[in-house]
Amino acid sequence: MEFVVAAPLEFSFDLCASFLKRSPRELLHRFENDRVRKLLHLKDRPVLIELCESKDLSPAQRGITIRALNTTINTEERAQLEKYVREWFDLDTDLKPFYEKVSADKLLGELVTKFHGYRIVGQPDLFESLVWAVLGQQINLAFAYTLKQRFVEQFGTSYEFEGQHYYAFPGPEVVAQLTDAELLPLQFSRQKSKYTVEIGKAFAEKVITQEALSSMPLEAARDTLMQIKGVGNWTANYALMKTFRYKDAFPAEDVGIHNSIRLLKKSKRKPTVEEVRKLFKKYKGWEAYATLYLWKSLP
DNA sequence: CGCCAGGTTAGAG
DNA sequence: CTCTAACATGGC
Repeated sequence: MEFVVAAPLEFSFDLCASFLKRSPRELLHRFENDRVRKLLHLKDRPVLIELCESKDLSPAQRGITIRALNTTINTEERAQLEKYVREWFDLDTDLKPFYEKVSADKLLGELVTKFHGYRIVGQPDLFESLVWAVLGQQINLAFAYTLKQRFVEQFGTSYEFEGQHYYAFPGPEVVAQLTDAELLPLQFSRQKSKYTVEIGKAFAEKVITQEALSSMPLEAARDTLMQIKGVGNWTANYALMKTFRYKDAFPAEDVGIHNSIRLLKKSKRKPTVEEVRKLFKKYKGWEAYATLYLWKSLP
């Protein structure tokens, strides 16, 4: 059972795949050759999907081929899978206006040519976005992936298929019950432990729901998220960019953005947050994508 | 060894 | 309102 999800011309499967391949410790998807496998739960039923680029079809069929490996799926589930994949790779955003806007830009002009078709690979689940952002606060990415690997192995759900284990992120009801005694041994700091559980509680008690936030403007959604202890401006904007794809979300405090600008401008020092905000005014409406391409420029 | 890392908070001035 | 220490430890 397989079908194709159409993708626009401004989409590069390879570039998005390179993002997904950036850590060997990532458990939430797995590559087999050039195919990505990911475990999903449709109405609590585990469905293992495999995606690959649809290359050798007619241009109208250009896109991503989806296959369900462990089960057959009905029409409704097929529609859900298509929706998931369209969201995951942000296929519904038209990048042409962004490319036109920055084609002659000093910082982004070359980057958007070099990485044409690169899109924000998202995290369709808001809770997962937030926890992952907290894990990445103030530490290097390699270590953040180590923490996430331990966290998912211990508290997530797993599913075995053809001798391989596939994992899904733990739900808020599980995370809300965790304690320092369980998280500190994974080398969470007390702070990360507290923030992670706070987020779990906010979602488990439905103080925050993905559905309620999905209809809000960026500022309202950001302010709602920032009421959770541990979620600051960087974390909120990161999650909103990855989950809801607000094109104007951007984590201005991000050290990756700062380093990228410093390197591209061959400057000795990193810009301040205020300087970044000023610089980003010319990307208005496309801050999330400006951020993505700056990240991509980093070594 | 030293510096930095996909930040946030509480508390002081 | 702005500034700072504390958080904690891996990676290079």
